[in-house]
Amino acid sequence: MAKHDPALDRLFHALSDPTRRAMLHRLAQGPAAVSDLAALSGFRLPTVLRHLAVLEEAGLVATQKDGRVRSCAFRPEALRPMADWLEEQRRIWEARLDRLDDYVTRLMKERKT
Amino acid sequence: MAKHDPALDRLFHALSDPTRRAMLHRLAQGPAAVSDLAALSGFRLPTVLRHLAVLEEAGLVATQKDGRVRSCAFRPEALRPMADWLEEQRRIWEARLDRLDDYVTRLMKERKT
DNA sequence: CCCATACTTAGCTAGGTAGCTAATTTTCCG
DNA sequence: CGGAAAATTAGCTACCTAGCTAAGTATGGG
Repeated sequence: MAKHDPALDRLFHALSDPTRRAMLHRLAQGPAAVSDLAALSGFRLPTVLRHLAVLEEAGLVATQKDGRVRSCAFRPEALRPMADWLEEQRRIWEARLDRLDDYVTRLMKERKT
Repeated sequence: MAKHDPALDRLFHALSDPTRRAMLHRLAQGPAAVSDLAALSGFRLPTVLRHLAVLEEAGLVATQKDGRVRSCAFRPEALRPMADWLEEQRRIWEARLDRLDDYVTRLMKERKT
């Protein structure tokens, strides 16, 4: 049917959860530790860690350990494939509108003859 | 933590599956019947019907029955909330960059004194 | 050294999802 | 009418996911 793009799968999947979107929302304002995210979300650490892993697999977040604490940072460039996909849909849709337009134009010309 | 937006959940979830994205890709070029989508995807009708239901719940597709056949059409305006979300992330991120810029500027001024 | 902090890992439960086959329903056509 | 075509529904299996608790590891401060 079409070329499977696993990166896009992971990206959309990561964003389909409100907790993960809220975490991203927070991280877009600056880095935070895992427990900061846990406190904000009201979930336990293991749960938050799982969500973080999903965000990391999608490339949306990068983390690193400084001593005991793991610092998490937003990676905005990871959203690019989504913006590109959106743009492609728009392109296809508009091409279709153009064809429709041509079709209607042709119909009207024929009607005139 | 944050206001849960179920519409956005459904939208991203619907798009997280390659089969559903391929179906959308097809529908963006014009309406199609359920069996057309099945033929294209290589999946059985019940499976395709399930994917269609997910797309409909997300508002991405509208369907209607003409006699025996159900016609499916793409609804591009359903992508708007996603574009808005993307834009909001960008806004937050850039505000953060501005604050960083201010901070660095302040640091440099202090160094001069 | 000791202990509190900050994760991390293991493992559980409840509930969801994607694919299928088989059986039913609805509509078109000869 | 009678059968083929196009959906639809019911119900199955095999994962997968989100939340949790409990126990383990590693690091910083006194």
